[in-house]
Amino acid sequence: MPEDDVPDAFKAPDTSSEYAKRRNMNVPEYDFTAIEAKWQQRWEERKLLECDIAEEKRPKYYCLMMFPYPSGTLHVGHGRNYIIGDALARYKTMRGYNVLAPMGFDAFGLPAENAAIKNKIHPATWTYKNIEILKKQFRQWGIRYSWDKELASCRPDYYKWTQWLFIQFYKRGLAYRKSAPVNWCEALGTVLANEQVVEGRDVRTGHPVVQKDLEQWFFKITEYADELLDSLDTLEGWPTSVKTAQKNWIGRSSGCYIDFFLDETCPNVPEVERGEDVPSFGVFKYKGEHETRMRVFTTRPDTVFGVTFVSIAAEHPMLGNLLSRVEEPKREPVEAFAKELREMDALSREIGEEGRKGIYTHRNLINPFTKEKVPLYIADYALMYGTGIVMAVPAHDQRDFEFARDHQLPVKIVINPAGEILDAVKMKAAYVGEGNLVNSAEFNGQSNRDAIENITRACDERGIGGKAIQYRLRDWLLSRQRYWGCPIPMIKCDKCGYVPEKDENLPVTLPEDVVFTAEGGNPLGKLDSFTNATCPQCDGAAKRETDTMDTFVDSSWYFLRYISANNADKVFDSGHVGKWLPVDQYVGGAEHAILHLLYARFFTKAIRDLGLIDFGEPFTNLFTQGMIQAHSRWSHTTRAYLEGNEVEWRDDSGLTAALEETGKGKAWFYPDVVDDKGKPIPTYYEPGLNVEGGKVLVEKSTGRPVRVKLDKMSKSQYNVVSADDIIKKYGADTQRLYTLFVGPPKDDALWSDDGIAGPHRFLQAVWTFLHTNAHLVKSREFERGEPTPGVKTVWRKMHQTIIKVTSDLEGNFKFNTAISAIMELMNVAKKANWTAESSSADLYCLKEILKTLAVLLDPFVPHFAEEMWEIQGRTDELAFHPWPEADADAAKEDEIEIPVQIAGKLRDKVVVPAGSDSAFIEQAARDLEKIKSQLEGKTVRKVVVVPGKLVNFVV
RNA sequence: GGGCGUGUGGUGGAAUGGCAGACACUGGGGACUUAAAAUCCCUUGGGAUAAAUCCCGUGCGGGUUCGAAUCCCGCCACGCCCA
Repeated sequence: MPEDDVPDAFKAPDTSSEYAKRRNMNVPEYDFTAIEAKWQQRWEERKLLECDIAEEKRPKYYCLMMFPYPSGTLHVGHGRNYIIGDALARYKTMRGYNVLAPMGFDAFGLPAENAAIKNKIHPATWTYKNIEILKKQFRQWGIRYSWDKELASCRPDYYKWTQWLFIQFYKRGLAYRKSAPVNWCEALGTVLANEQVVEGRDVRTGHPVVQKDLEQWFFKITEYADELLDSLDTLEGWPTSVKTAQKNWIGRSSGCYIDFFLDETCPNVPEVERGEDVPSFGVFKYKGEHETRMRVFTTRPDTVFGVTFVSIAAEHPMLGNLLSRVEEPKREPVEAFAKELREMDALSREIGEEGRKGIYTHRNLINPFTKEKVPLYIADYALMYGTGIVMAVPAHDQRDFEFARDHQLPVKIVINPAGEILDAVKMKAAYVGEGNLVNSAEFNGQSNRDAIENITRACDERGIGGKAIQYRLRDWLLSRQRYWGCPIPMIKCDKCGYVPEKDENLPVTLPEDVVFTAEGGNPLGKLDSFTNATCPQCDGAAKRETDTMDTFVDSSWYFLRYISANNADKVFDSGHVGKWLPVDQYVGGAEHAILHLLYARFFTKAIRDLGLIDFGEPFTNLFTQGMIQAHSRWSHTTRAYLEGNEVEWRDDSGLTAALEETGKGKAWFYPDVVDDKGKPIPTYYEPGLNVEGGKVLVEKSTGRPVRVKLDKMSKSQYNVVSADDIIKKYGADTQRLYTLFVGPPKDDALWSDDGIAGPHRFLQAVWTFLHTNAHLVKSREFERGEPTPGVKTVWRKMHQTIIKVTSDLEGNFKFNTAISAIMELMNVAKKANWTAESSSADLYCLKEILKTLAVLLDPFVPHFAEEMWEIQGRTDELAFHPWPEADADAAKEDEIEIPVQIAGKLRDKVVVPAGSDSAFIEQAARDLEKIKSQLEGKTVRKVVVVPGKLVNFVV
């Protein structure tokens, strides 16, 4: 029906022109640029944001955000961490806490050094410049920090204490040197920690990494392995995902050592006394003994009678010794194979997609229980965990089973499941379940659980091993052959060995007159003025350590230093730290779930054991926010990310016709777009990503459709949205609001340039509401009374909103729903009408509503809220204004609508007074015409009434 | 292979045992405007119907319950971490 034919009475009331009129009534433009600049300046002048740590009046709240690496300009994705933290800090201040929210810079690291090589800028210059850029950005976002406590890990007044802590750790044996196979990256000219190497490459740059033996500095984090694991259970305020990740990383497994004997002795085997620690690689002989022992670690000692071979890791340090007794030409292929395995990455080695690889070493071992001789193999899946030697039981371990199958080795069953007898010939997979022992001499008939205990004890009694606990966690390799890091404060003297620098000579400062070259290597080593030193012990000539520390060391204790950031005499003031720590809330990225958080926990425990603090866990509550993502464009042709100007939306022009059907949907194929194995790579047809409204996103240079996918916002993927651009267009408050509104903060979220319009319109609506109404109540007082029905609706909604917002903020960071609630309040409020003739009671409500809006909005959009405050003529400090308390009675609805179901299906709704009892509600529901007619002729078996929730007639 | 997480309209999401889709984006219609932008109003899960209404619908299959997006079991897909 054409619009004109609808009778007037049926048309929705048109209020739009009235709104337009009201808008024209003295509503100035929302000039966010001016407003934000004004408040940023005022906050600074009033030093509102500095925290007095000595204050005793209010309870303390330490709100910590992970400090950033200053690498350049920030994009909207970076903002999330800081905006979440700032909203929390402002909220807690209004709740009456003395909030400490400090900020600093994790300022040592490779990018500065790379920039120095590339652009001939000193790393310090580059870093300090970037710090200024970041500080300006924080200011623009309206994020307040207690800048009087600022720190940067690259400043001598900070790293002096990093060095001091290193020396204390050294004195307690927690820092030591050892030669170890390390991850050497030739391109970077440095070693890397295990956790910085993924699939044989540097995590950050992708440069290849090889194994190499070098003497390096380590922290003995393994000494705290048990405590780091066990005290995870006390961290109730941490996400379980992070705790599980740390648990797996530490990887404690309880099992048994069993010594196998080499059939012929092995040259240069370490000799140990009984009771002494045996070498960690498990090859040794006891003093006076002739036989060489090879110690395996197993979690399944119950299967020891089923061992049909033993495997050894290709990188096992004793492999060469073992093979030296093997004669050519047998030896050469074994060594070649081991070399090949060592160069493979761990991933493909262990998965064994193309069958289990291995080779017989021509050496054999004697099983101490069966006295049988079993062959020793180098196997792909044997890695340097445990002792690097594994007893293989094909019948009861899947990887051993696969290896045995591929190398025609016997399968010997030693455990049968209850009521069943396994047949080694017919087995298709290893049996790894529970059962009873067979073929196991005196242990026959025992359940395998008992056998684990009993065989472990037998090993101990017979002096061939015993109970053992293994960890996956290794000691923390902290040496880096780099300039831009904290110098390790040690001096090597020919007479005295390694000696710590004297306290009064700290910090060992980084010299500034260094030359950076593209060759890599550590420039410190080439500088005699740095390396030449005096031995602190004997005053003789000595050499200074030129390695610097892993930057994770700097970030392992910064949260302690904030408390005493300007203290030149001490690492920190134990009294103040005792009062302010542990951190009440730590906010940061989930990517730090393991390394940073594990190291910081280790440092805290080690510093506690130095007697400086009395707590062992630094962060009571941890919140890990998700990443901000954006669409990136990928070309399968050039195998590279594309910039925005390299692609365009094109009309179909035959592209759709070229689509081919695949198992996973339609896709485009091109003859030259193939992977390493020559397999064609599809570019999928994905509406909403690379197809939109009949257009296809193509690469300009080839005209081929591109792949569009969701990625972490990052410069290298050309999908960043500049924070400056957004601030210019919408203002920082809108950016803050959108960042908090876009979704649950713990989840990843998609940045959308369209989506930001919503929060901006909301602020416009509040602005209009404020300007059309504030003059009615400014500088006037009103009597509280019974408001008119229209105003009462808003009044009630306001109290409901306070309840909702408060519980969302007290709960798990539910900023998105808290903001939705305030939007709902606005949607209700702008439908009500106030004039100069309104009753005192109505104007009282209006005044409270305007005030409450400003207070509720302050954590999210602080500049905007301050401006609202000022326009209302309020002069007290909004930042410290108490958070509103809801009036539970005012929030109550008079009448509520209750759904009425028949057999669980919604049939009608009934309106009853709030607080009605079950009987009343049931009767009201029965009285509904619709329900009456539908219940007719049916037997009501049961009626479920949940007061205030629903009625369900079961028929 | 293991661990953790996720799966709801065209989109981001809401509802954690009780009315699925709050709030917002996009789309559609309209007001204001010489016009555009901005602003404001209405509408917007799918299907059937002239309409009141009715049916379907939270990745898939089962289960528990008066009642399941939500709890349990099994599967599938995706993401992250570990191997």
